[in-house]
Amino acid sequence: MAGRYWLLKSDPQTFGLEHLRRSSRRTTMWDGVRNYQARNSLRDEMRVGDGVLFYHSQSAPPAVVATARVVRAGYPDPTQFDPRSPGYDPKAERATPRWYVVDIRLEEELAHPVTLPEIRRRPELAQMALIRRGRLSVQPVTPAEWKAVVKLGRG
DNA sequence: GCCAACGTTGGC
DNA sequence: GCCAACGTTGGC
Repeated sequence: MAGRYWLLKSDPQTFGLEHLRRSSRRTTMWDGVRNYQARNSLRDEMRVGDGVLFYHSQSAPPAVVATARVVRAGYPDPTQFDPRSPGYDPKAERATPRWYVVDIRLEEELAHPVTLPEIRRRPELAQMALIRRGRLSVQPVTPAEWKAVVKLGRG
């Protein structure tokens, strides 16, 4: 089956492209997601090899800045069990983890970040979950949307 | 910093 | 199960 595509949002002040670039093997554990719909995607749907659009939220302007690859499929988010972590969830049990992560590896930094205003403006992108669904930090992307965003980003 | 949209919590 | 109160996300 063909790989699927996703968009992952991140506030660059917390973890942005620069952090990902500097990470060992340019790979990071995508932790801290605390929304059930996003959790379900991480746990049940994302597969090794899936494409990821890396999106900077809370920036001016918000934009897709890079592509990445899923290199490890869903596994329990260790931060939910760590009382010292901001991701700590006292209701999470090890036998029945509540929150999940995947690992992603940076693939291509886009020469021309694809901004939110541009995505809104393009008819072929205006139906993206990013526009329609508002806040959701892990969301599906169609193959056509992926292709169009990457093409714009390469300039 | 403001605030709209949305998700979660908890009283009933 | 409903829904008001509350907290968070995220664009501007």
